[in-house]
Amino acid sequence: METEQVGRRDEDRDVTRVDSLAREVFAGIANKWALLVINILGERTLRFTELRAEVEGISHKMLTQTLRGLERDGVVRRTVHPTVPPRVEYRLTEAGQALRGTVNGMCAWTRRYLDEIEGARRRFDARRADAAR
Amino acid sequence: METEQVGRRDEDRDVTRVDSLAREVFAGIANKWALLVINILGERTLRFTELRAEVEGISHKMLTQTLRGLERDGVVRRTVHPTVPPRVEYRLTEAGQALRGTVNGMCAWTRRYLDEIEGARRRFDARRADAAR
DNA sequence: CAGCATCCGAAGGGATACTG
DNA sequence: CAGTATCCCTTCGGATGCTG
Repeated sequence: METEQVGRRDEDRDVTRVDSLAREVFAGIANKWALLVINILGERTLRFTELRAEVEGISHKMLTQTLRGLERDGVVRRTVHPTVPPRVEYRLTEAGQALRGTVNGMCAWTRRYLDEIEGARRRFDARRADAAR
Repeated sequence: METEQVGRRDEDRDVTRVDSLAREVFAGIANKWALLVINILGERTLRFTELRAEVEGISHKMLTQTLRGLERDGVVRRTVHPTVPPRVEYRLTEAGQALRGTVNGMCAWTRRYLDEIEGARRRFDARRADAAR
């Protein structure tokens, strides 16, 4: 999929529309924790605790919440093994797999432009600082 | 770039790491408003008011805030024309352009799987409903 | 181990009013 | 027109404690 010459295509309007299901779904995955979980899962199958250890900084509560949302939208599949202690495993569905490339793109972008961004921030903050003088 | 057999590559660790600049930058763009603004801007140049009209549902305050963040990170370039009334234009920088493909991917994904997701939600909610019975 | 419930402080986000 | 500041309510998100 190449960069188009037109600024935006009409199909994008759906996602842009307020109050539509598309917008709601978009908002559901367009957040830090959801994207990180998708990225970490990749094509592996992980248990709750393993996942929590890999997504650094996420709290127990937020991981639960994020996983429920992704499960509800069919991005993540939850498998319960009725043992003692319980073993619950998470993996991406086909739809979830289809998101991996996009998420990876964002990670790659961050790495690629990190230095540039750091410079931009310094310049921005400097300008603000002496504007406030 | 094909799907790798390994679950995750080591370079991704940077973005995953807590408290690092990479993680902060990632969080900055991995949110609804920032992504929608980037998507709407595309390769066009828009004024504040035009942008506000196109990003449906965004408030004056949130647009300002989002644009400041993107400007600070060098994703968006802000140009002020010292006229009366003032004319301020926004467009994506080269770094911002590099994000378009990714954002578009997320929009495309949403459209592509929307029906499937709707079904998944119904099934999920139904299961929950009679579990609560 | 996994998950739900609760409490509570912090941040998000809308409405309004005021400057250049 | 663009931007800042203020007020105020809502949601986010962490910490803790309790169940199967």
